[in-house]
Amino acid sequence: MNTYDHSKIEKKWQREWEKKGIYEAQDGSLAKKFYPLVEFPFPSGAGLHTGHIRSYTAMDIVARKRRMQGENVLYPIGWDAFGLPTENYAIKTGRPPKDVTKENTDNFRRQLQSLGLSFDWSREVDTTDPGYYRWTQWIFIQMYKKGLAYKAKTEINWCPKDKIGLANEEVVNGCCERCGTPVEKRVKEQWMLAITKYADRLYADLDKVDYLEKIKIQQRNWIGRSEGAEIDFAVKASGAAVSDKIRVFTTRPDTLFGVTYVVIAPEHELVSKLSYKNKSEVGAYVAAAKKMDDIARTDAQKEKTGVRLDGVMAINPANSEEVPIFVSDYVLATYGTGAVMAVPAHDVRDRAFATKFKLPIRRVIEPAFKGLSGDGAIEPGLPFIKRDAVCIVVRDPKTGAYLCNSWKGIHMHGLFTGGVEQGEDLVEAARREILEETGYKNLKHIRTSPIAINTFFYHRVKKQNRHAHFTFVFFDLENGERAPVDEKEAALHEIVWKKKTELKNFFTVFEGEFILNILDSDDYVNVDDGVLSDSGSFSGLESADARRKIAEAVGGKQVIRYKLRDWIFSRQRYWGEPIPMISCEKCGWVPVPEKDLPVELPKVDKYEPTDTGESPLSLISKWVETKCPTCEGPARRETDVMPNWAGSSWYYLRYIDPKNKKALAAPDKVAYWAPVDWYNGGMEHTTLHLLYSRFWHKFLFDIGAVNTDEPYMKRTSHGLILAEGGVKMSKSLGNVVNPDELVGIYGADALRVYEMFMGPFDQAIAWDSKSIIGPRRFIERFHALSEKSSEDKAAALSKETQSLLHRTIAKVSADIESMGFNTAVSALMILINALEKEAAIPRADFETFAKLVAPFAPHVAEDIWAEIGNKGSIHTSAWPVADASKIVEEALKVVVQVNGKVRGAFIAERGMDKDALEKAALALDEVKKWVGDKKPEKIVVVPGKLVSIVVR
RNA sequence: GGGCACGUGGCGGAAUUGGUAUACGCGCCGGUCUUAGGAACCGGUUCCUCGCGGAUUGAGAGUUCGAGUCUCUCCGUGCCCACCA
Repeated sequence: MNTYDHSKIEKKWQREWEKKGIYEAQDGSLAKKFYPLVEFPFPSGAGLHTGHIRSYTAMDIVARKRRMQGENVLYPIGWDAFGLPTENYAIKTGRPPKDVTKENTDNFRRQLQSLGLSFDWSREVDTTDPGYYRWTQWIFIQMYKKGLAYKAKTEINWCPKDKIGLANEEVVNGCCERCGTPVEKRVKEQWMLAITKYADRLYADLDKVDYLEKIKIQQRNWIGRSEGAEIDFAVKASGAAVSDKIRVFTTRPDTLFGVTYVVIAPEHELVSKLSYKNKSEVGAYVAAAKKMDDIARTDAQKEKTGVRLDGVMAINPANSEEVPIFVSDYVLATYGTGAVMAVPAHDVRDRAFATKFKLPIRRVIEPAFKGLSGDGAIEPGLPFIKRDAVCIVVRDPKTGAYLCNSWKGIHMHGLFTGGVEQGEDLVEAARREILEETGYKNLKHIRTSPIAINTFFYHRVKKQNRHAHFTFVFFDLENGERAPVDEKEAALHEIVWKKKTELKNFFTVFEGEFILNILDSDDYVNVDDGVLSDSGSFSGLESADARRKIAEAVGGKQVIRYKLRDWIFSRQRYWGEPIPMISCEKCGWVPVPEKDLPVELPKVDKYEPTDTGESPLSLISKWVETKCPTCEGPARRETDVMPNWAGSSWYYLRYIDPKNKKALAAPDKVAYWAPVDWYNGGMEHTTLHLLYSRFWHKFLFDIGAVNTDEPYMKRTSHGLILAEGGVKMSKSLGNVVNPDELVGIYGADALRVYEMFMGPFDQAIAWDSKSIIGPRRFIERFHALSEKSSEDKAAALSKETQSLLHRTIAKVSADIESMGFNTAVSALMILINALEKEAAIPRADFETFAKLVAPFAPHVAEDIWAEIGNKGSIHTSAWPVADASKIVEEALKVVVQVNGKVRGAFIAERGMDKDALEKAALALDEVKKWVGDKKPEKIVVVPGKLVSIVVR
């Protein structure tokens, strides 16, 4: 038996696997297919990152296990090779990007192969291969034909350093995602993809797929669906008749009666169309706003600015009231209609603006609270009895404490409240109530809050559903003088004085909890739904109901709006797929005929974008000048190229049929393999790549190119690997871990096991160079353990180890599926600790163990498999199945607690009932010691688990 | 400001449904073998206490026979989004 030398065995088995093609997926198989996918890498000059290894190894383990379970597995890999880093490198060195890419992919391939990943290398794809991007271009043309690709003059985010237009998604905090340079605005003709036309489906179909919940949430937020209404406000110029109108978008038509002004975006067309008096003032404001960059302008913290349009008024369609019109940059031209109705009472932004410009605030939604559970839970079916009431806040200015009320005998804490008779003065009613219930007689009225609330609850004594309408009245206590209190009242209430800081945890009733919002001022902005007030005939309705009714009454249109914007698809660069379009003076934009695809990237001398911001392709007149496919007249090629999200939007389909020259993939093969069963990748791709590729896939589904409407059935994500110390790994910090070095020192198997063992797969974790030795030792011990594998038929594991083996089979199988790789490795370590203590291990049991290790450490497992005399590969052997009958009931051990503390344990006999377990527990010496001669007050018996004894 | 995670030994972390907290690994301490060891192996290792015993999952409260796990409040950390009407 040799000692373990990873450098000898790893290369050897990698060659062997390659030769036999054991990881190749079988087309046309009848077996159940399994298509796991990892994000194909951008082959950078820096080489493979430890993060790639984490994700790729994880899915490799799943793929290997499924293969051993008899599934036909397609685990492919390729290169997402278009992209700026390569282009920038080419600019710096003058070397063709194609050559650089070749070098980098060769290096990546070598590195991936050195890790023993079970990719099907026969299906490798490369987005920069004309045979590949021919189909990327083809998809673009299909989109153009369906009207989804269009050219538009748009204000784009422009990175002055990279000389490139960026999609909104590529702008991070107002800076270029790649180089961090602040982004400028430029107007440019750009190709756009109408992803917004798919917004509803991209949103709704998330219900169909099995993505991690946080991924779904992020996508939903990004798409930003909101239901609302478009409502027209007529515009009245002073003296003149109604001429124009402002259309606003609102999600809250229920607040329409609370509108006190209207705001339009600086870019709104009415800014120039309307005739108002202060043109120059407004013009200056608009110009300043347009000059500001996005970061400054959209900073929510920034103080609100704006200008009123003098001499024009908007007419609220709900009540025909005239309200002023403002221009302000807090309204975005690109969302909704670029105009909002401002309701400062119920929107924090409108409130901030109104406060600054001293505009009126009109409250039309009263907060509402409903008893849903507990004592006050509303009794369905019973009508609500409405009562006006006051909630009385009495402060003792000497101590700063507030007068509170605890109901005697029940767990209910609040303030003193009381009913108000019709026509009764609120302040007088409040004084009367305090006097009756507490005896305090000298109160100084401070204020009565304009904010009233509604509470809905079940009144247990009166057996009624109640709707209390509370007004809050504030007093200061002038002195502690008290009148005698009626005995009946005194028996109900207990007077408590509470400090402000204690209030939050004290109150148990709605009006008490709410008071904290308005204790010091009435500035509270209620943005929640509630009950309408001061809204004409709609007063008294609930928000949800009122939204529909009010919108309808004023002729509003129900609309659904999205935050998602169309995708800017043009890049004025070289290293990307040429956009296959031709511009003809006569015919306009004409797509390149499909027979002429691909439009190949021509050779250029310089890779730099031109100073005008045009692609370097524009300098090659021989390439640019062409004939119109329609009229044969002179025409020019589009010189923009696609963004690097293009090739990755459909690559998973190309793996299915990578060499097909007639179609992006043959329909029968797509029918078998698609969709991807399980896609693992980074959270950073949730709103970009993942959304884009779902969009493309849905489009391909619509034109019949694929037969499913979602590309990925399941999506999981891995956590980042950070450098030692928890900071980001980066070349500039010099803390990058080099995989080649680790494979050299510890071996691929140890590196794989370490990356799986280091922590929970979905969480970020810092690299620790010391810890990798643990997995290395595990592998060495595993290698050494094969000596104990015995052919002797009489050899047997101890009962406990036998049981552990089968429990480990079950645990590892389940953990792999749930991505609990760290606990799976831990279970294998626990098992090896037990196996090492055995004198001999029956060969079958040893093989079972080896199979469990195989997906994690494929080389050493294969080596030992061969060493003990197997012919085929362990990776095509059958995955073990746990035998329940071999799992000894651990549950026989019963723990005994006395007053919640563990005081002993005993082994129960099979079939003991609760009484027997109780008796056995009480008979224990340790238990007797703690129970003494006291009589147990309560005994809880959980069969198979524990006995819990309570003594006082 | 909003959303989503999370907080357990010196460190990474474990703990199906509430049921023996600290598994597994690193590190550290002691030992064996060695000329030696930053190698390997064996043993120990949450904290306080000589011990009996007690304390402990960011802090505080609640529900429970029993809480790392459920509820509430607070503190702290990470990620994403951020004037989206």
